[in-house]
Amino acid sequence: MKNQVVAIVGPTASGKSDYAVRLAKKIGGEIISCDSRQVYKELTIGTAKISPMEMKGIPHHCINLTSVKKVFTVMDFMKCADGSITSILSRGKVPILVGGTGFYMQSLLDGLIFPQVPPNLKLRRKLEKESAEKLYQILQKKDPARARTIERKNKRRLIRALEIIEALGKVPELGRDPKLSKYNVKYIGIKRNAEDLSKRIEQRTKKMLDRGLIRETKKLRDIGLTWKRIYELGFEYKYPALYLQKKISKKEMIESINRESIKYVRRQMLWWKKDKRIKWLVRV
RNA sequence: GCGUGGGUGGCAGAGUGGCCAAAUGCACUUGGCUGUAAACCAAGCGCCCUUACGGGCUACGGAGGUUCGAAUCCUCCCCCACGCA
Repeated sequence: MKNQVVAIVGPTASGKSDYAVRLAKKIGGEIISCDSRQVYKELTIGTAKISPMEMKGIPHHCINLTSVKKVFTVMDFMKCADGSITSILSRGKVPILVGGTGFYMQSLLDGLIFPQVPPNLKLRRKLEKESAEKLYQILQKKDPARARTIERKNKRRLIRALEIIEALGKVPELGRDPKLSKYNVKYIGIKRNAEDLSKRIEQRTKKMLDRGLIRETKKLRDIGLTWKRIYELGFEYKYPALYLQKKISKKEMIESINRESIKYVRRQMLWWKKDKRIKWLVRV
């Protein structure tokens, strides 16, 4: 089939990467990572980034694209992924998208239309100081339509909406462009039962620590990131960061990472739950 | 053994006569998300009935008591912490 691509989704620690490499070998594919953090060069251990060894010769795209000092967004991802797909197809190979960032995957494959307004850091900093209620009021006045659908207490969304308004006057209608979803996608979901998954998560956390997660976190601080920025890089960095500051014990750190992982799995599954296109494989 | 401070919902921790089924945080459950997405946000969270408004029952270490009314005051008891022996 023309423009055939495979998308492999599934929660963290389910064994997607592994599965993807095997599939790629079998069908002649190349892998595109759909992960919001593996794009950062400095994040390796905490993002469970696949190692060159584990790639087994299969090219992996959209990894190590930028530095944590910069902010990477969905748009950047879409650019990378779209370009990669095109080039993979042109070589007669099958693009295999793998990743846990459902939002990235959906944006790309369903062709979400984003208002063409890049982040405006100065404006964001200014709006950051206001309360959510205040921001909501402003939004309501400037763009009642968007105000109706937005999460009214979510400052991050409110700020983005106002940022768009600052540039365009109002938030354009949000939606999908069928022309942008130009691929024939086969969706495969990798699932595992709860006990199995939580066991794997614990092992994985342990492995991250053995490999030097704390050192990696420390390095982020050393190159000048604020603690706040480190926290936002995900709980695999947040809790080690708290540990480095002596705010929590090692034990608390480990427990927190495990707990947050499970919570994250829940959010991920929630994201895919309604998507009937996914064929779920339950692995043991 | 004397002294002082304490025992509150899964945990931490407010409350010190009515506005308390009990603040807040965490955990837990459910859900949301259009340029930071492993981020960010929301709702629920003693039990029972009710679509809802609402109502009923049981609860703040235990047992009694004072009061119209107690998690809050009094008495005794049981535990815990620190202090003095």
